[in-house]
Amino acid sequence: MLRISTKSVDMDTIVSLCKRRGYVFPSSEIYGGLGSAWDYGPLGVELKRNVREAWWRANVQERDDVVGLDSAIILNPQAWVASGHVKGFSDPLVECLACNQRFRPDQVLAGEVVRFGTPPIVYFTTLNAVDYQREWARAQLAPGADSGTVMSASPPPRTFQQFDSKKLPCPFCGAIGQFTEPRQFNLMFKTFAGPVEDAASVVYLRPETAQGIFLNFQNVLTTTRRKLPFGIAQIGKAFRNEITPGNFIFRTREFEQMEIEYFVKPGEDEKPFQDWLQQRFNWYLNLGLRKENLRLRQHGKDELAHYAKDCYDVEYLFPMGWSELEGIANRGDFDLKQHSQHSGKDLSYFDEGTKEHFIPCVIEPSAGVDRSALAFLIDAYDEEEVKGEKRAILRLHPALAPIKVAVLPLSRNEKLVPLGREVYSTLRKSWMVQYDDAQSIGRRYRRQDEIGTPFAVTIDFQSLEDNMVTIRSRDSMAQIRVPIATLRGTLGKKLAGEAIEALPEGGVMWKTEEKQETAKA
RNA sequence: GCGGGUGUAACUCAGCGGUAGAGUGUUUGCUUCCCAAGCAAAAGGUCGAGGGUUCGAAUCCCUUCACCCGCUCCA
Repeated sequence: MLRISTKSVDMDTIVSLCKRRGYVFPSSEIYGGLGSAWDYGPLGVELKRNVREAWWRANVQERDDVVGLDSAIILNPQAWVASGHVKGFSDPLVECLACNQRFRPDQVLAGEVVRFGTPPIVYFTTLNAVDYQREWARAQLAPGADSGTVMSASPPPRTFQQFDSKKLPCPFCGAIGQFTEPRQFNLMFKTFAGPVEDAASVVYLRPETAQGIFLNFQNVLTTTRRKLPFGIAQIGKAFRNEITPGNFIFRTREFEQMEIEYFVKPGEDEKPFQDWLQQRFNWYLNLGLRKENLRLRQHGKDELAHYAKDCYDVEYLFPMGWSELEGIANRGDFDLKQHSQHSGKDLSYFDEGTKEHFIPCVIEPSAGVDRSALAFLIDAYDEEEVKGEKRAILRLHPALAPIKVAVLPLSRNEKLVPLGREVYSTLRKSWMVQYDDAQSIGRRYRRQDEIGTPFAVTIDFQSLEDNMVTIRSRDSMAQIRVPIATLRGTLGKKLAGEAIEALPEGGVMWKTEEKQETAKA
């Protein structure tokens, strides 16, 4: 794809364009808005639909080892107890009153923090559970040995100390005794199922779509007769009471996820994990994100959840810096094990070959629809100089562009309109197409450039005589002239990536400059 | 939640005690009109909201809401 300039764009430019052209509106705007909520307009809804479809196509339709699912947003609350979200998806935070910085107590203390009750009393220990286990195991080995097998039961319980806000120094400004008491932030939206608002009817809006997949593991297994390895894919809304939402649609409290849980036999996780990393990274590249704006970053040990074996983020260079589009985690057998324990149901897999039962391990590529859409918009945005005027273009991949083709009669002349309408109604059967006959042709090209429409079909007076129309490329502004009979097929090829210069039977190059000079002479 | 900043037309902004403005965009008409064209016209604002001071408030004061930047978290 042709790239004339590669200058970066700031978020305000994108927000403004989105509002002005109907991609994204501030939610509840006539009531003064609602923090961090955004509505997708006529173009935005198409873009998101295209992102979802591209994802579904690559991860479900074109694979024979992944099937889809659409689980409920509201699950049995026990699901969130088992997943750890009820306890763990909340963070006690302390704030330094001297410098107004906020910390998690474990960052102040460099250890693991456990909290109880509301308000929470925070306890900490200098070692987290995994390190503790490891340290303990090492202590059991013969003196001087680096490795070996420890034949013993579990280590003794760790000792915890209570967090004391009055004695600890602030890691940022060093002030002592300036911390607030730990405050609980529960990131799950809580509501009530049924008309009575009591404790027994509390339910949560899902903070991720993944758990709905784990809950249906056995259902999918038995109904589809799948064998490991296989995956379940799901797209849907999720809700998190983020402490700090922001950066436009990057972090919102209501957002949409595209998640896969890929189940593998324990010990056979490494290759599929590496495969998923590559495939997910390439998915973004194939849809047009520039390579220099995309990277794969491995999580440090301190970033990993205690059960996770490995995790990479696909990151994009947003205006506010490198930020996560997707997390791909090698999660071990934690999830199914948790649900098996809490539900009392057997979630193991029976391997016909080896005649053994085991809990499958899970690889989880988890992407954000809204974030992807934002990255595609930002990466596609371009400005160039055309005859001293600024041309703003969204160089969106044709698969993502909300409108594929614009039909533009040269003017609103009564002779041109019927043919324009006819072409429009024919093409609409294949794609999202826009018809526009208002104002000058140049202005309409620019309008389509700005919303990312890859091709414009122009009907002129000559079309009435020779039954040919021009196709104009958004990226190069080059034009060809083709018989109307071949229009649909030709556009199909162009949208699939064929060069604009490739001509169908009876087609010709259309030379704007010569024509203009002729007209002037 | 805390600190700092900003709210005026669809967008970008000016005005900062005395009749609400500009550019862009949008709409309509005319022109056989191919790259933000020309000419003519029009629509569009309870100046974020509420209260106060004042003869008079977009402008000064208070409150509130939203947004932006930072801190934490994450798709």
